[in-house]
Amino acid sequence: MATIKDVAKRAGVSISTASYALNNQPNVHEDTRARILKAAEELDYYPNANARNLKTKKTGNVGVFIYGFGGPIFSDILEGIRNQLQKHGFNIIVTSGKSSSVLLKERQVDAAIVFDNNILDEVLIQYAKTSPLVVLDRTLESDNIYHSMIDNEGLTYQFIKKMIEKGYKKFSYLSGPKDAYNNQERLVGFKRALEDHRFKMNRFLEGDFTIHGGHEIGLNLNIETGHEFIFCANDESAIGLIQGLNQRGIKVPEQLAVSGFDGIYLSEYIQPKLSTIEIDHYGWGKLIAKFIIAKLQKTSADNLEHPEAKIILRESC
Amino acid sequence: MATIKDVAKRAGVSISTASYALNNQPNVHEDTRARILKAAEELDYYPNANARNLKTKKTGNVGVFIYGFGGPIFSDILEGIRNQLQKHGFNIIVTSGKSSSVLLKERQVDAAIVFDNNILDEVLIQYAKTSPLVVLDRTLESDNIYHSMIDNEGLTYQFIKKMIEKGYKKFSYLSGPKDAYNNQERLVGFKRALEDHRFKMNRFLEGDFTIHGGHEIGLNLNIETGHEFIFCANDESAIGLIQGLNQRGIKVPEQLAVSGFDGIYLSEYIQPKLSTIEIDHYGWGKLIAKFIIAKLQKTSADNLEHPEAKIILRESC
DNA sequence: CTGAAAGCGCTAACAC
DNA sequence: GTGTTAGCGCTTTCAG
Repeated sequence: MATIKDVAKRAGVSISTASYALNNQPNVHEDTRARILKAAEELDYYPNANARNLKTKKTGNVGVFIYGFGGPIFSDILEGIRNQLQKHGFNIIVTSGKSSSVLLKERQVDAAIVFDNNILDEVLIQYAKTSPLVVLDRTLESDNIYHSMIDNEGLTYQFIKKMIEKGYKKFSYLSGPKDAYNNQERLVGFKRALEDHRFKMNRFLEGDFTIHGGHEIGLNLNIETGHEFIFCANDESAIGLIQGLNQRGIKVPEQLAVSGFDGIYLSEYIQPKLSTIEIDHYGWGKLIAKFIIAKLQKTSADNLEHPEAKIILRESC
Repeated sequence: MATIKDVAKRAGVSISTASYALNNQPNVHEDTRARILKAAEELDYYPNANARNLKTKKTGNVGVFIYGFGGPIFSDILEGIRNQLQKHGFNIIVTSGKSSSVLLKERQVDAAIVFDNNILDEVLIQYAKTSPLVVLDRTLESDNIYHSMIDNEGLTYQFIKKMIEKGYKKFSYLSGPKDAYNNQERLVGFKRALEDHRFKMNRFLEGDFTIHGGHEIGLNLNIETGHEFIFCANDESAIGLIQGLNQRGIKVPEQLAVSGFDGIYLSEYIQPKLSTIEIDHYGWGKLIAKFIIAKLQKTSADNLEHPEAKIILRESC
């Protein structure tokens, strides 16, 4: 690998001049610059990131730490983040599992976005001592730690309210994993809406946010009399539920009404089309990235807001 | 941020001794080691990755470069890779878009796995001059570049052969993007199987690998007489196609038979259940990671093989 | 406009 | 077992 030293030698200049030229600094004679650039080209020179980072204490990388690579919502958020970072010359680095804590501790990224329960609070707090951090999956009060979360509670409340107005009388909840932040908040909104309107929860179905989990339930659920509405804590479980119901010939929404949460791509392509609370995940990613870039560039950052969301009534309820 | 110097001072030893202790080297008195570790703990010391990497010329990171964060198959491959790398203490770094070329050029990863058409051959060749590289989406002959690809052609051939045996007479192809490697090879296998059995392609439908694309076609396709079978170049387009057909009340497979490719999770949850060629994506990821680890550790690496695959006949054909 | 030189934090000979 | 020191490749004062 050619180093800056090789380039300097080949161009017949000192290392520092080579560095200036390579970094587009002014104060280098155009002829000199041209010679240096040519030498670099010929040698296939590319700066060593470690040396640069060591010196400048910056990496140009922004890390996104997620609990798994699967799932339709991450992909949209990630694309939004990527798109925005790219515009401003930052690299996006996505990782998961043990690597996350390592990269965080080693500060291989200048800023971090976290959506992974498994990363310890202390790792985050430690990281935030020097670099900005946005968390999407927990509340963690500390300097330099910022939050951006879906208004799970409020949106669910609004949705349930609409369903009450629509005339449903029996309200059930198909949950996600108990420890999932999103699930917990959605449940709170659900309960509060019922209470405020003098209803009580009909039944609580334990799910896991997956199509598979919803499907199992759909296959085995006993259908009650009275028009029941099941609020699913996310789209995937709702989709699974509907598929299970379909297989048994149970009509949605006539015999049982269903809704989801997230507004994933697939929700439009099932039958009946899923009613849901659509989150603008791509826009959310951009929002977060914008905020981070502002922090990194020390321009005054706006406040981080909720991602945009809207209630989409289609066919399933 | 505390440096090794701070730790050494606090423990009352020299920098090198601190380094030895921190890196679990032998030849350090247990008492000394304990003192150093304690000092490190108290100072929240964590080694500076850039300094270490600069010196050792290693990063401990393996990069995966993909063309987009979406899609059900990447998530499985990535999980497989992550799982395997994690076992051996390597970090996984996933990125996409412009960042990919940057990380590659700056050698921020010790090895790379590439599934992104947009990355230029020359960038890869340059990278492979010093580090092992596995490509999943192109053939590129060069030292230190290894390939692992789905046996698209052979598997498609086998599948079509089965369908011929089953008695179908009209064979159509719903394609992916024209420039997608996977699509091209599958088409070759499809055509070859027909030729070998004296059939010709009934019609060629232009798709794009998405549910949406398939759905549009399903909504508008004119249904021909004679029992037609449509081989879709991937599951997502097959799923979209079926949903479109369902909406029009066209019976699959009775009026039109359909199959997919990939064996994604969703394929089991639609109606009718999708027949497909199932690729073990998770296992594929592990396979690739294993190979890379062997290369990195200079243990003799086995050859990289095709991922495992099997034909799954369910209900759609 | 260009060069000399210090030093980022760490590892690893090499001495003792 | 422990300390001294060179140096990885780069940026950035500071001189000239």
